Amino acid sequence: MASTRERIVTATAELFRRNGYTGTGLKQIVGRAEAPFGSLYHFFPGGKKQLGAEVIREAGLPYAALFDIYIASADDLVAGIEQAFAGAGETLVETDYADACPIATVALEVASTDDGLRRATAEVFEAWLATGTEACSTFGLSREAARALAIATVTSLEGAFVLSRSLRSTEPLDAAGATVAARARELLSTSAGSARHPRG
Amino acid sequence: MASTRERIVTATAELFRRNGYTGTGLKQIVGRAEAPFGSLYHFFPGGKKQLGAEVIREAGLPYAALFDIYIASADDLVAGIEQAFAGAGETLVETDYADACPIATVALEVASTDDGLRRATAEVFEAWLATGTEACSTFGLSREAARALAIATVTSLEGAFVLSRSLRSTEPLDAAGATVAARARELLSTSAGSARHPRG
DNA sequence: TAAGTTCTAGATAGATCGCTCTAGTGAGAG
DNA sequence: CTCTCACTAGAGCGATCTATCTAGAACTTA
Repeated sequence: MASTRERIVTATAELFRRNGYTGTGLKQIVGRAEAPFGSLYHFFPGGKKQLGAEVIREAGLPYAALFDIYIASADDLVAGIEQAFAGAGETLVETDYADACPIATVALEVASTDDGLRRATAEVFEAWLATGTEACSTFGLSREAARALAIATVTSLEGAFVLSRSLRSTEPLDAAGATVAARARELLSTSAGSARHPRG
Repeated sequence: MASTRERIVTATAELFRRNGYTGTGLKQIVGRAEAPFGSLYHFFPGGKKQLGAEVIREAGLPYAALFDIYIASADDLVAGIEQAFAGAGETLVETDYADACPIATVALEVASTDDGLRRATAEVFEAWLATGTEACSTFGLSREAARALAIATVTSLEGAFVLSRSLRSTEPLDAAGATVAARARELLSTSAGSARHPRG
């Protein structure tokens, strides 16, 4: 069994993802984590805010690896993007439209209400964009084009999650994937650099 | 002064937009609306859920008109899309990154927790997509292409709002606008139909 | 005027919120 | 063995949550 601290973080991340920050209670967290209430304030003396900030970072940062899995290691940039959106759609359906972005709900909740938590979400998004820019720039795109495409990928995924979860349909995710793919083709065609994988 | 019911709806919409559903208390609502607590349950006997559902619809549906303003009445589809994203960015900056989508935060909060409220958000998004599809199809796009572009517009806006509010920057909104514009050009170029505005 | 309806007004209930507090447990160090 | 300290355990605090309740004001209609 994982350590108490780990169980608290994991349980909080799961509850934040589904119920958001204000929708998640501390009693609910320790209940799901099977942890004593006192342990929560032992590990997170700053209370809910400290726990929230650490969960945002610990749950969010690992998702940057998806850029490596889907984009950086793909033979074709456009195909990699399409597979990323398809994979997101599969996860969404498998979890009954519950597990999408780990921090999006919290990010919107705290954007105008708590600057400390907002900064935590901003750090995660910036980390994703940095990894995404790196992944995209290996295909011969300029730094600016790679960052633009990374932003397009993340924003389209986030927005598609909003609509797909609300409509309970992967149609928004499909349309968003096609849109980012179009942008990738456009940026590749105007790129002066050579594609990394013109032929394996 | 607006009617008590109207003041309650307006105040709730403003609070939902910034603080979300669970982050908004009924006392807070009647306080801002300058309405007696009893009136809230007089007009909304179903309590917070009924109020929430009606606010989602009443606050969300009018935004469909933005498709008419920015897209349907534009001379050029791509330019209209770019102006829509630029306008969203201006609003965001003017309101200190607070006023973005009126229902996005609530939509994510309730997607997996309350099916009645989820359906209310789904109705609003579908209404937007219907208006958006109508607006895009006047430029000679097929029904499928017009709907794909409408979805791309809404999802990109929603996702860009998430990142822009978190990062406190319009960069995501700019990149998202360029992405949807690229998709519009692609769909227009492969469209068999004739553009509505090839020349005034 | 009288009766009836709509809306205002807010006290209050019962549950839950984040958080603090004290007490106890258990493993490793000296 | 004893001391120490990290951790467990949960009762309970004041505040706030949604919701209910009664009472009265204001307006409409007979």
